[in-house]
Amino acid sequence: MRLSRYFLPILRETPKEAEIASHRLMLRAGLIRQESAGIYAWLPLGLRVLDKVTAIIREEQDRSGAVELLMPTIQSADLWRESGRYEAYGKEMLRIKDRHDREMLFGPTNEEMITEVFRGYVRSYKDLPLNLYHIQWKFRDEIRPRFGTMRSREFLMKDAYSFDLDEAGARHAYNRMFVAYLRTFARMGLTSIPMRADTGPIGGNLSHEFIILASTGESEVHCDKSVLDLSIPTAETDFEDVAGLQKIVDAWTTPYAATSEMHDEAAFAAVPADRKVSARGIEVGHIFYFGTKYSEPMDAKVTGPDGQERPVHMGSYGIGPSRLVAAMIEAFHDEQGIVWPDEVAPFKVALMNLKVGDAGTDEACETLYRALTARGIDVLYDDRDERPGAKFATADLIGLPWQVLVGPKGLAEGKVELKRRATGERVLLSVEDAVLRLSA
RNA sequence: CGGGGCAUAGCGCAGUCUGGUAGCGCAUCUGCUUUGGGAGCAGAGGGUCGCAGGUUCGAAUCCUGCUGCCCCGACCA
Repeated sequence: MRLSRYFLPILRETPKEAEIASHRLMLRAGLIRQESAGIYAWLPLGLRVLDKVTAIIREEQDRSGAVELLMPTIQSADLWRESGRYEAYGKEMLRIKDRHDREMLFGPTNEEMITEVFRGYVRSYKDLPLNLYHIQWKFRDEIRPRFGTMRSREFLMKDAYSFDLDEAGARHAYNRMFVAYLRTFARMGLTSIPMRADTGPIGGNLSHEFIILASTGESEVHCDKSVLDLSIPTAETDFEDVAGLQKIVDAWTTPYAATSEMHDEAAFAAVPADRKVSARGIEVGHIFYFGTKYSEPMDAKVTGPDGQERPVHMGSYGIGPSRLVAAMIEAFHDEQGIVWPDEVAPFKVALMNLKVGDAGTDEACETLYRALTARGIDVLYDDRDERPGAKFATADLIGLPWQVLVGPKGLAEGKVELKRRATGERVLLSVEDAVLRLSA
């Protein structure tokens, strides 16, 4: 992509409403634009990051055995009356009426709807286990949205719903998601800690929040730091292996780790002092097992091997990609701007022509741009007629992992400069070697 | 929902107290010079001063009502 033809509205000054680093940088780097309180438009660069994040989430959901579908944002109030949540959910739910005065709502979550889909088709235990997920916009009319997309009213959510014949099956479904979540966040370069959590209005008795430690986090958390030394399950993990998955989950849930709502002072006191961590964290995922809470009132039943009909055991599993983008910036930024991990960077390379109009730099840049693009590498080519300083500042702000600096100074010796955004490390290479290095 | 604050050019702000017909920096456009860490000079464009009423010869400024946004708190898969 040529920057001169792209839409990258970066801001030189920080809008006054932005308090935390991620919000400030998302606005400055042209990732998002606020349209109302807690409601944001995703600009081209931000959308690319969001797409990278959801792509990783999809891969890991699919790997664990979940199946993607897509449900609507608008739901019928009647569906929510079946579960009893239409009255219970409160003002956080955006209630709307259509032209026929029918009561509708903008979905804050989809337990009711997925249960409705399930019961419409599934009759036998032979069709289980089943885990259906989608990635869809949600709306929760938060009392006070803040911190940009960290706590917005409209937000993107990956929500998965598992269906099993009994509790043992549901535990396995829960463990699948547990492991998938560990892998998902690790692939984004984040260290997530599963913590025993309150189940909130969704209900049930088994729940973990996946927390990223960050000083700007909204949750207060306590843990044994030995949890940080555990290794992430590999891509070869067998998700059908019930005992194997349970072993992984047991290992991760043995060290003390809890959010403030579930904090147990006595248990925490038993953790050796040098391993105690009390900090703030950002909740990026939350998994629940809630048994037959919805299947019972909504009549989602299957026939078991014994010929008996019984309500299915369910769980739900959420990740907030739009919040994750903000959380990643909290974790990966410096004075100059964002420092994207390779896996989620909107482009891999910032190609910078330091003297547009100079025959030598123009030609070298065109050669690099074509060669890298031909190799399937995402390149943002800064071909604007700007001074070098402005280009450096832009590149550092948007935080692409690699910068290729092409100027008369280097070309005099037949070299371009390759700079790693994260470390500031620079090497001089020929055009050909730069292409090879970036293709590796 | 309680408490506090803000609303003037794309962004950041001054002007409001003490009423006289709107200004600064950055950004944008044009020209010349410049070109390895957000350039310099010269010129130009851009505003229903959040909205609606009211007071006044005259309102960004005073009065009333409303709306939007931000911060603190409580709340929150």
